Amino acid sequence: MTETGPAAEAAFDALGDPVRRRIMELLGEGERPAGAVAEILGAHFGISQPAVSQHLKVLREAGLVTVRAEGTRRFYGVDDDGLAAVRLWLERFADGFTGPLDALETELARGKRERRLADRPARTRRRDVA
Amino acid sequence: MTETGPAAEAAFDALGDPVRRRIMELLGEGERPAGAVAEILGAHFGISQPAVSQHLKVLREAGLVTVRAEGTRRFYGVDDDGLAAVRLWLERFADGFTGPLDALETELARGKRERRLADRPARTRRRDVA
DNA sequence: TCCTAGTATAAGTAGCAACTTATATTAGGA
DNA sequence: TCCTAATATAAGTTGCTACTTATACTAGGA
Repeated sequence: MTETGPAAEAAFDALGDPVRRRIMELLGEGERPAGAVAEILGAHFGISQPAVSQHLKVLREAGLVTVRAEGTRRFYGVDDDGLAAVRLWLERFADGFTGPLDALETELARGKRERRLADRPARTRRRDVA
Repeated sequence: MTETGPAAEAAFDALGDPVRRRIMELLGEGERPAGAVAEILGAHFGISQPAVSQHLKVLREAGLVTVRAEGTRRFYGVDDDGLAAVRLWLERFADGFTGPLDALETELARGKRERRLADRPARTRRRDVA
């Protein structure tokens, strides 16, 4: 039912920016407070603290990072949910993959196939964008 | 000091656009001539043939699609190389990953800061920085 | 050869997103 | 309480990029 969906869209949109990818790489090494991220990224890309804060917001809303408050500090870390959405999207290109429904159905018992095909529209995928 | 990939950078940049993601999804179903892609994407997003052609160019240069000429037609298909670069980038977030990139970023976090701060113009576009 | 189909490139424009500086918020210490 | 540190938000600016229309290329058929 997760039609490889909105989560992957948001995640790819967010990861389309090199600064945000850098932030993800950094957080991949471990949790860090926003200030440390700003300092490192600022040094690397020459951007300000607000700029980094705005990037962190985008990553947050894309489900790619988590935040944990501690005093006035906010510790950011990688959120596996967003990354999982990306991996799921990539799976469609794996060998033998023919469509989102097929992938779902393969995981389910084969007997349930007809029933599912009967009570839902044939091509759910097409509704991505207007 | 090589990043996990310039290839991954280009691929993520390319996949940051929803139209190009849709093209990838379409090609994931099988090879198609540029005209068919343009027709389907045009119907879906309301964009012109040149627009789609430009998107295909970006995907090509990112190593995400392959082209095969046949007469005046050009058949596009998914290129696994670009996708592999994306998967490789994602692997760093797998449990217990420690790779070559970690070293680079650790160094960045430490000493290189002052030097970069010193010779960087105030209003630099972040894309000129490596 | 000329014409047409299929596709790519040229050139120009508009909108958005990634910045900027300035300020608001919030938690904790003196 | 006031001050400071840490971070987020506000408001404004600018350059990139995704579009547009027009045109150039290229292969094959009449």
